[in-house]
Parts: sequence; structure tokens; C-alpha cells
Amino acid sequence: MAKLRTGNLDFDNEEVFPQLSLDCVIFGFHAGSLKVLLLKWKSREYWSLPGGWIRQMEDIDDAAIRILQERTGLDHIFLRQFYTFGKTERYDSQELSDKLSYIIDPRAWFDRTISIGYYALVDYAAVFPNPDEFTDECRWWDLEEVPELLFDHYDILKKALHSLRLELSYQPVGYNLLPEKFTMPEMMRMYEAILGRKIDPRNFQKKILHSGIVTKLDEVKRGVAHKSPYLYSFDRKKYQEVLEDGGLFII
Amino acid sequence: MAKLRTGNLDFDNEEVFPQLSLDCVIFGFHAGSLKVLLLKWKSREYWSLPGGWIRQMEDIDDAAIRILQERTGLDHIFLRQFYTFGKTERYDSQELSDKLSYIIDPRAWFDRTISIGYYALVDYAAVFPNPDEFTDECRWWDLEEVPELLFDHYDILKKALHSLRLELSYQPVGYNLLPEKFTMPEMMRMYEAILGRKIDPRNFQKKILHSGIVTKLDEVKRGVAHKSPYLYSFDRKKYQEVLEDGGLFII
DNA sequence: AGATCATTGTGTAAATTGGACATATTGAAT
DNA sequence: ATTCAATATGTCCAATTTACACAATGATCT
Repeated sequence: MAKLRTGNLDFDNEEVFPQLSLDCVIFGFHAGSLKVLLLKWKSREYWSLPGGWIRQMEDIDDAAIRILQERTGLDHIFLRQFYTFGKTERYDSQELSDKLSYIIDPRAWFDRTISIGYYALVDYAAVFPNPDEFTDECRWWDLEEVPELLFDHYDILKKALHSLRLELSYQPVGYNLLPEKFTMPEMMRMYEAILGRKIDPRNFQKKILHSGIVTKLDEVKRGVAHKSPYLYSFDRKKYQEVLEDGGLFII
Repeated sequence: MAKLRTGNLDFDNEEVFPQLSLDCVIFGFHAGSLKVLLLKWKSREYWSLPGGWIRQMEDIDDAAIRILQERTGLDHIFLRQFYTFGKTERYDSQELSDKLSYIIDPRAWFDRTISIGYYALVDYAAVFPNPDEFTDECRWWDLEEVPELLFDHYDILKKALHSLRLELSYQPVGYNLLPEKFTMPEMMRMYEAILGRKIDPRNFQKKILHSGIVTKLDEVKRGVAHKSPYLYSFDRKKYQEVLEDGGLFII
């Protein structure tokens, strides 16, 4: 029979789950591209996803919210749990220890860990990237240009993107990726960035307007070269309705 | 800073992850209804989902395969990880300890656990239900009649069904729920059972045949009252293709 | 001031897909 | 031979999706 560790209900406030971590793939949208927020380890050129540990006294969703808050300064963000990564060989702990010695205590990372993946969609412009205790830089990377990542974080990123695309295919998404007011081409480029393919602007506009999730404002965006585009904003009530319908919403 | 437990690479073969479990929702299909496999605790009238612990030296997918194998005798089954349950108040450990004392060592269950959920689709007729060390009965329940479940297993079951329906809506499913040869009405009733609604037989047949995932055999099912229905079998190659397309496949 | 130019804004027609719908056939049971 | 309950099957209409091109705008450049 498998051995079970016996328990103790009174935890130190910050005591965390052993061998269980949480990784966040934070997506933003800027200049027509999908971006992802990455951390650079202290005095190294190694990058990884923001992550952390789950406290004994905290829901895992709250742990994800806390970690996101710490890295981006944002509250009330769109967050989805998408997969739990638990292969025995998720990463080579020897290699990791070589790369990160002097930053972390390698013994603390020798145990195999299982990691719960969350992805978030945030308003790029509202984020204040903030490194954690192990890292000295936190910044956005274009999805097309992400550097090599530590651990199995590249796999996690791929799976997050796949899950996001799937979600996009049956639900409206983007409430959290765009600013309060946005133009139709901006919204379209967001969809293009997520889906990784071109969309016909006429068909896109027709579909989005018909769904009712956005409202055209009596206002155009000034100061851009070329023709001034109209501004739109999300109709929060309708958006919520469509979400709850589970209404298939495929672009 | 959060405390980390330090590690040890050499594990006893059966040593498991602390505070992390795995629960399986095993779906079968029989007599026109979707069934789920449940376990009854020794000398109690309490039921729960089959589950278990994850070994230190095993992939979580392999742990799910092992647990399924132990409960059903089956290999090579359709298996999907669908969600990880990690609320602090997933269940009341005092209540649990009252209900299950003398069966389990309550100390072993006092720790809050996080549970990874998998669902499986299996061929009902091929299963040999087999209780585990804590239970004395393992049997199929009709989805409409499941008894009250321990822990948060009812929530897990609901979420599994929801995930299955979602998957059914963009992928062909059922390779593992039907026998080698099956009739069109059987397949249709399987879809109806999963989706929980009636389907038009003409439209269903049109759609399934057009997708190419099944092949009509030169054979009818004999010995049934009324008109003998034709037999079909899955075209494994085409089925795989459609799966890999991610081809939307909505009934 | 006028020309340039990249970007926005917009409609229609064809093709495809989805949904509704009813009746003849079969073969076991009586 | 009749009954009966389940199987097998095709058409039409509606809705949705896709393909496709050009005029309008307004900042920028000369």
C-alpha cells in the first residue's frame, strides 16, 4: 500500500504545498502582436514563466490571482486554469541546478514537482511588470520571439496558446486584452494575433457587430495617420450573456 | 518568503506525492444511457469516484492509467485530464472522518488535498469492476441516478460531463464507448446520452457518414426484434485524421 | 496647396452547412 | 397472415459562411 504522510491542520500562514507549483502564462496584446510576460533569472540569460507556490490556506485560483497581482500589479483579470503538468521528466534537475546555482538552493528544486498551469489575458498598457525574488527583469516578449525557456515552460506556453485558441473558438474573448475604447481593426488584429491567421475585415465586422458584444461609439480615434477609425467599446451585459450561453462564437 | 521542503531523489517505489490525489470519472454506455463507475466504502452506504495517489516515480497520466486499470481491468483506454480541483474547502475533513472512521486512518486524510481530475470513456461490456482496499463494491450507476457522493465528487462528476460534452462538440468521440461493431442507432443513442438531448436520426446519419469516421459493414445485426440494423465500425485512420485536424465536428 | 498613400469602411452574391420534416421497410412475435 | 416497434432514408428551406473590390479619409510630404 502507498504510504501517506499524516497531516496537521494548523499551518504557518505562508506554508506551501510541497512539490506542487503554479505557472502563469500572461498574454497581452500590443502593436498588432500577442505578447507574453517572462522573467529573467538574476545575472543569467535564462528566462521562464512567472510562477509560484500554493499556500496551504489558499484556493489554487487565489494563488494564481496572487501571483499575477505580484507580477503585473493588476486585479480582476481574466484567468483560466488550463492544464496540470506532471511528467516525471518535466525538466533535468541537474541541468537546472547548474544553471541557477547561487540564485536558488538547488536542494529545494531537486524534488520532482507537478505544476498547475493558468493563463491570463491582460491589458498590456495597464501592466507594471515586476520581477520576483529570483529574477531581475520582467518584461513582455513577442510570441514570435520568445527566447529559450527553462524547465518545460515552452511546452506550457504552447499548451496555453492552444487552450486560448480553443476557448476563442466558442466564446468571446478580449474583454481583458483591449483598452476601454478600441477600433475595429485593433480588435481584428487581436483575433488575428491569437488565431495566428488573417481574417477578412468585412466578415469580421459583420460577425462581431451582429453578436452585439460591442457598441459603436460616437467618436473616432484622432491623431493617427490616414483615415480616422471609429471607436467601439464592449457591451458588458451582452458579452456576459453570450459567455453564459456558451454560444458558439467562431470567427 | 515561502518555505520550500528540501528534496531527495531516491524514492521508495510506492512513495506518493503528499496532499495530491487523482480522481477518475469513468464513463460507460449501456442500454441507451451513460453510466459512471462508482465505489462503495466498506460497510457504509457512502459512494465515491475511483481515485488514488500519484507515485513519485510515475507520470500523472500513468497514474491515471494505473488507477483505471486497477478498477476496470482495461488497458488502452480513452483518457483526458480535465481539471484540477484545489479549493481549500473541497470537503469537510471532520465529517469525512466521522463517516469513514475504522476504514481509513483519519489522520491521513486531514491534510487538505488537491485533486487532478481525469475522465475516461470505456467499453461498458469489457469492464470487470473491481473495488479497492477501502471499498467493497464497485459498480456502474446510471448518470440520472447517481447517489450522494463523498468529498466534492459530485462537482467533479459535473465538470467531467461538461468537459466531455465540450470535447464532443469539436471532436469525434466514442471510439472507446462502443463495441467493435455497432449499429447507427446505437451510436446515435450514445451521442444522445452524452449530450442529454434528442438528435434527428436522418441528420445524424448524414453527418456521421459524411465525416467518414465510420464504415458500413456488409452485415446486419440479427436476432433483434424488428428490422435488422446494419453494422458499422470506426475507420480508425479517418477517425485519427479528424482528431488531428481538430476539425470542428458538431452534432 | 495639392498630391500621395496607407488605412479604414462597407455590401452583395455564391456556396456551404444546418435544421426540419414523414413514410416505406423489415423481421420477430403473435 | 397480421401486428408492431424499430430501422432506413432524401428533400427543401433557412441560416451561416465565405469570397471578393473599391471609395473615403486625413495625416504627411513636397
